[in-house]
Amino acid sequence: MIATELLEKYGALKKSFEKSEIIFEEGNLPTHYYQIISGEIKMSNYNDDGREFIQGIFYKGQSFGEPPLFLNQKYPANSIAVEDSEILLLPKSTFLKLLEENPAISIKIIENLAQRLYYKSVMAAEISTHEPEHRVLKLIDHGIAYFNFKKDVNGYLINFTRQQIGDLTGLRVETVIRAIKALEKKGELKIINRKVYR
Amino acid sequence: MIATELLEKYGALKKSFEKSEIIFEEGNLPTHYYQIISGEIKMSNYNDDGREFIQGIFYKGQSFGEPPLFLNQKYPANSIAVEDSEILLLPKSTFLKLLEENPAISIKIIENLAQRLYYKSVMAAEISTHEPEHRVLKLIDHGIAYFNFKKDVNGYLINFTRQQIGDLTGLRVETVIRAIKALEKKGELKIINRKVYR
DNA sequence: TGCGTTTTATGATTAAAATCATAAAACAAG
DNA sequence: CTTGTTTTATGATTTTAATCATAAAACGCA
Repeated sequence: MIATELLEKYGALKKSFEKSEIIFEEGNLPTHYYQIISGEIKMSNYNDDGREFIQGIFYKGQSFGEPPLFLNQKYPANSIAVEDSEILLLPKSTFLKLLEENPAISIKIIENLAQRLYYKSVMAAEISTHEPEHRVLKLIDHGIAYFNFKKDVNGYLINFTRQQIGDLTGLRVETVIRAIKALEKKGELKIINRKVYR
Repeated sequence: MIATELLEKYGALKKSFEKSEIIFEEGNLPTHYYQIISGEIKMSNYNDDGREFIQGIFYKGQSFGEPPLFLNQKYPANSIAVEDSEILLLPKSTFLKLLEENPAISIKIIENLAQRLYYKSVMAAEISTHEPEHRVLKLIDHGIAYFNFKKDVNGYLINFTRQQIGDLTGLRVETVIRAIKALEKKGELKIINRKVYR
């Protein structure tokens, strides 16, 4: 995350996106650096039958879509507002100038990319070699550490729908629902009026 | 890739690893920056039944294992020499000093991490939502662009074993063998005495 | 050059998750 | 409040890739 003031000093502009509005699409070339002021953004792919795979979900203060910006490659996924959101946009050329002139920011970017690579490594291994219950639990535990799950008396509230968990783990809703039930029976998590706690 | 001279200026040491020798293990804390002088390294995970998932394969000039180094996190995977290899090792603290004192290197690191994140994004979507043939072909096409596949009269020689393709795509050998046969029948690739060309 | 290991190969069977069908509960919007 | 949509839920069935079994070809190396 880059300080808002610094981004604005370089001319970043705030833009509002309504729920379900597309921010950029797979196959397009990147033009801006994006940093969320408020709201929630998801990046995802759709296969030929319309089945979705969610690459990641991003919240306030987080940036997204940088890799293709650094590589001059097309976006490998779509990005869409999950709820009404405000985003700071900085054109590519100015963003690169900002980086050059502020070396400390580079370290921030590196740490951020490293974090995302770490998540992808863990989840890739999960999706490839583990059963549904294991995958779901791993995603939940990662979420507790890195998504903004809130803790209350029942534990951490996992504020993802079963469908989202499925799209993040490569499983179908029904499989996720069954896995969560099984995990509850094993005492790994709690279901309190349909909400999942851990 | 960081220039060898620069790494050596900061005290990097060359170390040899024999085929099958472990470089670092999952769960350990990172201590060094690693850059390959010669040979081939793979990073992979093993699940409880010993099933492998290959995170990536790295060759001459490439670095590996940086993300946990920047995050002070444990390695999420093992790294092992696929063949006899020589690697330059630079201790973490010196490496961070090198970065601070050479801002241009940060950009290189960013581009490298961005590239790897890009690969992981593409493969994650593949593994989650596509059939075996599609996955195998995607991996092969990525390999042509980013691994060191050589082109000859028959096309690009895909110098991965069926097992490796399976471990990179989350498929079993038999499934890979059948997928490759089917892809040959469809004319997507060639099999010339057991070797795959595209 | 012989022998153990790895790689490719193929057919039969099984298991696991996807798919299909259906519905109740909860939520959101007018 | 009512109504349409989303989310959670469950049971039955199907499909697909994994598993199991077996073997030939190729390779590595002593």
